[in-house]
Amino acid sequence: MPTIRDVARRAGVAPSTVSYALSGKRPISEDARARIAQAIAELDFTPSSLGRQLAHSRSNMIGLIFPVPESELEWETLDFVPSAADALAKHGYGLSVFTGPLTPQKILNLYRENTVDGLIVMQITHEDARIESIRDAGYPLVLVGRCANSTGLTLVDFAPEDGIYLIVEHLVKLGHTRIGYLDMPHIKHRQQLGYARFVQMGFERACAVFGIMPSVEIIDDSSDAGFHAAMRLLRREPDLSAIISAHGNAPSGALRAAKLLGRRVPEDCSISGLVRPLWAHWSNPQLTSADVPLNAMVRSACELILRQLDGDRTPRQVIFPAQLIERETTAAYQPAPTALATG
Amino acid sequence: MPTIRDVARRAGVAPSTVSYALSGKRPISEDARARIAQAIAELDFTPSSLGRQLAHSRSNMIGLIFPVPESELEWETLDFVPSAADALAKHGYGLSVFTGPLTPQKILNLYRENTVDGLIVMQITHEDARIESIRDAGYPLVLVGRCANSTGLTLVDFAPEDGIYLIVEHLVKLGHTRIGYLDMPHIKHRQQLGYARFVQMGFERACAVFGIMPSVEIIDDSSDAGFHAAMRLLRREPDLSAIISAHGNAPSGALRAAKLLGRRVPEDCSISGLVRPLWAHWSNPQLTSADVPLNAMVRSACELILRQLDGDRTPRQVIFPAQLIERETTAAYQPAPTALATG
DNA sequence: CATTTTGATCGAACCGGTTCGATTGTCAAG
DNA sequence: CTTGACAATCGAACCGGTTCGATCAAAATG
Repeated sequence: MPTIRDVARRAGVAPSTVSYALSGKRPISEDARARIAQAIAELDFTPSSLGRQLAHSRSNMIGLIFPVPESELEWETLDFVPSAADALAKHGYGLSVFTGPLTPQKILNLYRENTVDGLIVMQITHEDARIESIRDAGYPLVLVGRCANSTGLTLVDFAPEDGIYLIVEHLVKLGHTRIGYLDMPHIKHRQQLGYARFVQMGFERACAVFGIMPSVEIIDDSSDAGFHAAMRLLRREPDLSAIISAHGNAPSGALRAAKLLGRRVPEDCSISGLVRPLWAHWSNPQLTSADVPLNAMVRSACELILRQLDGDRTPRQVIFPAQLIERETTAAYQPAPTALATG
Repeated sequence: MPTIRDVARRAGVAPSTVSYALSGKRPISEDARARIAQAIAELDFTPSSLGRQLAHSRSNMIGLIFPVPESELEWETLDFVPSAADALAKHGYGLSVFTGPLTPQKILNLYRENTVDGLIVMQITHEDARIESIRDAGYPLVLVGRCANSTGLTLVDFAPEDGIYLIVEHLVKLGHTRIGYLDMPHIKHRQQLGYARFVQMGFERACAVFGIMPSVEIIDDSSDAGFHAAMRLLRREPDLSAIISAHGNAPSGALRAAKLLGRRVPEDCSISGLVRPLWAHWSNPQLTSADVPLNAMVRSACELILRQLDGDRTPRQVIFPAQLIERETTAAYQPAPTALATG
């Protein structure tokens, strides 16, 4: 592989001249420029990014950190990965993905070893040790999600508390009063996932405002997430007219449970939740949902990290508003005209 | 940030001694080792990966190339990304993702600039210009998919031709003879996607063997993929008793179409296709499908690229067998007892 | 006791670009 | 004719590890 010195020799100039010709940071005569161009062409020279990176102490890489899920069926829809790669590539940055859990020390080392210039961290927990150490060190960082003390941090999030509120409001307006709630698995609460906390808040507020006494059932950690919980719930309380959840996969499970127990959706039972648009769309019937705009959030995170790398360290916090999309799984409450089969 | 020279000075040794102490490639006295360890601790030194990379002319990065889809709703389930990252991280490699389309020249430059040590390329077309140039240059490469001339190439694939065959066979055994087929969008054929070709072959063979005269409808390139095609098909030929497709999202669309037209699935209409397990599982009802084991394939690709980087350049080709998983969307054919509503 | 081996360490070159300061040549202003 | 300004270029140092060959002392060998 030819180096910049080979090019210089062939063009009869100094290596630095070649470098300046390529970067344009100093004026180069037309003559020299031509000879260098020819030498580059003849040698088929491509500057090594490693050399440049070392000289600049920059890797031109952004890291994206998200943890591996507990079970295979819990995988998120990861369309935000190519989305981010695309957004960053347009600005000359590459995207490295890291699956967790990474210790704070390991994350710090990613910066210190120049493995990455900046990080986008997902799945933020309420008290996130990872974040504290990076913030203190002052490295470029964007959070996707919120944590307890976000002073001075740049982050992107959406408002799950509003999302769940909108869902409850929507159902109440449709006349539903007996609403079942599939709560997050214990593990999510134990992990203090920011998301879980905000949902909890929003749900409690909605229940208070609309005077709802929800029937709660906890989703277990198994792969079939919401299905079993929905089964338990509908068996226990056959007069529920709606089931909701903030757990991404739970509404699909609820759909199957309802069907198995002979409830038509949405005629006999409305179902909704906080779900990614893709899931909601491909679900059958399509889910009325508060969409989680993860894709847009990550794109926004990319812009924010690039801004930081351009030197603008002003902390920015972007919160996407919650939005309810009515699709096919919710309908006005109607009292059961006759006893229903309950499986 | 302290360098290895800082550590050396503080420990009173030469930089090379520190390097050897860290790598263990030469014996170091207990005394020196202790002083170096202390200096490292005191300075909080972390060796820069950039320096090491330059010295080795290796980036310890594997690139994963997959193209951006045409529409937002065509995104694949990308669970293989963290899966690959995880597999590579265990061996000290990072994962960089690139979304296409990258020109052959750009891909070659990824190697030449030492941006990556090896590449895993997905979405292989039949005549893939990208592959030819990399093969000729002899860089570490693993394909996920097959192309026209795979001599000397290392690749991972599964057998979609067997998958579609198994589906047809399954339906024929259930008594179905009037089978509808949602063919790939023109664009897939035009792109000569290897996958599309193999499916075509397998489907034609199955039809020949079982004497099936399929009713074909082409999926358009819109976001709702199979839905509209299935609608057209079922309206045109109301006596179809089964619909299949090799397009990942089409069976979901067919499910919705069937429902909209008043067909019960699977009682009135069986539906199946080549689908990723995740989709099949979360579909409602769950899809009987020939599973596309993309996750396992990519993991296998990771192992193969690591093997190449360890120096074993023997070409290897791993083909995962097709496997039919019976779930809830296929059932024995039963003649319509009465005229059905056809929407 | 002379000689070879072995262990531990150093110094310098190297990987491949980048960048600062200095040098040379040219032209215009004084 | 001198001085200053500016364009073009060079050389060397640098980024931060790695590695080869050489060195030197201590231990093993004859």
